[in-house]
Amino acid sequence: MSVRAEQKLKTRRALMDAALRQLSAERGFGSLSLREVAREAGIAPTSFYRHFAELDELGLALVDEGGVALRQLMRQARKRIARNGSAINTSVDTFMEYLNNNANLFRLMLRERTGVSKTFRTAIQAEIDHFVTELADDLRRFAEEQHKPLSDARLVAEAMVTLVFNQGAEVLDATPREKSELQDKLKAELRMILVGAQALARQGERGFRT
Amino acid sequence: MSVRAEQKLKTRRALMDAALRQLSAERGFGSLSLREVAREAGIAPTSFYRHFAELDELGLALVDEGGVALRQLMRQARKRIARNGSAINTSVDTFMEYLNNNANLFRLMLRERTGVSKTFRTAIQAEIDHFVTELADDLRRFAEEQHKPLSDARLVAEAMVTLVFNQGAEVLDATPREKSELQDKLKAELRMILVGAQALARQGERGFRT
DNA sequence: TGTACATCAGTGAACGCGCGTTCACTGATGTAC
DNA sequence: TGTACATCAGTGAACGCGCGTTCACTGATGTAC
Repeated sequence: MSVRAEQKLKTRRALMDAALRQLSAERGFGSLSLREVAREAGIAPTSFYRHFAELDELGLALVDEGGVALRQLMRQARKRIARNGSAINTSVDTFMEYLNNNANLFRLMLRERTGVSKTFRTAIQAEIDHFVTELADDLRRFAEEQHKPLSDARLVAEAMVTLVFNQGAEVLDATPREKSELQDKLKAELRMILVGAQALARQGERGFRT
Repeated sequence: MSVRAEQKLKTRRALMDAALRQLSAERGFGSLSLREVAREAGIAPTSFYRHFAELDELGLALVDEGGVALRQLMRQARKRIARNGSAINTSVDTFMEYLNNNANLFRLMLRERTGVSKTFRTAIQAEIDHFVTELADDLRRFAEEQHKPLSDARLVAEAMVTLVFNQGAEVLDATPREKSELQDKLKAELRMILVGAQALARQGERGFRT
């Protein structure tokens, strides 16, 4: 790659990192300004336009990175579950690890998921849907392996992801002590859903409810 | 009350209604401006300060109203459950009814719950905590009445409220068709949690898990 | 009831500020020959 | 390899805009006597 192209990529990265650095509990993406991000990245405001047509475009590039992180997280969790078993514990632990290592990236995803910009909501929803689909597949596979059938794996996956993401948002700004409490709470909640879905599947079999 | 005081209350109401009117899927509270709200309410920007020290103060007044709506909702749901039974169905239906009748008020609560302002998050969290506590009480009472013990009613209540509020956020901008799908999905998810918590309580009794 | 004064919700002009965006530019890097 | 030209990432000045907030004011309503 040419020197010029390399330098351009570097500046682009600097812009994205500058934006991430400014995201925190108190600052959402919506409150960032183009001038501020450029300043933080060490370039003139006008240079921003050499890289993105507007601030939202930078935001969507970050959402893409968030999607990549989610997929990595899932691969990592699967690998560990294959080794350790204990699907719920391992998954939650892995999730928390990712959360802490990519705090501001997840903050963006978790917050803008219900945020103000349609573009963002749609982009993030797409990443999450993909995640839910994969989780549902895994749940079906586990159910089969363990001979514990599950009623409506997709629904179970959606409920689980909703809980995980909501607790995730809380974990981001919690003290270590609170973090481990939230982690235990989350595991207990996921277990309830799983056990409930198994119980409903058994009832369904016996014809109590359809 | 004096004429002057009455007029003042009216203007205050006009300001709050003006703010509510501007909230929508595309506009969060954070993107409102004092001047805009005053304009919409039909007063000069400077007059705003006769009623609130800053825009956030108006927002918190709206959150208070949201809290009142939540408590009304809960009373209404209890009354209907006493008449109809079917706690989950009735509760979800009642929630949806409130959601549709107070769309922008709930939008504020649902969005700012995870939003950018600490003050808002705290205020809304307090309302939701109160809601969770009441729900947990109800769950314990039902469990007793029906002789179906429940493991950790508070946790169950939290998980339920998380799911209800998240789906609620989606319902706000859904078509009628999507609304009724979301409603069914939500009921199924709540049932999973309830059944799961009952199953876990039985396992606990028998000493399989503690 | 009438009068003189106090209160205070609402006003319009004015301020300084940071914003997004445009524009013509510069000078290092890249390319064609 | 050397030369002449093209590309293009980054720049600084300038713009108009809506914002929040201040200030001294007005005039209707309230109050004391």
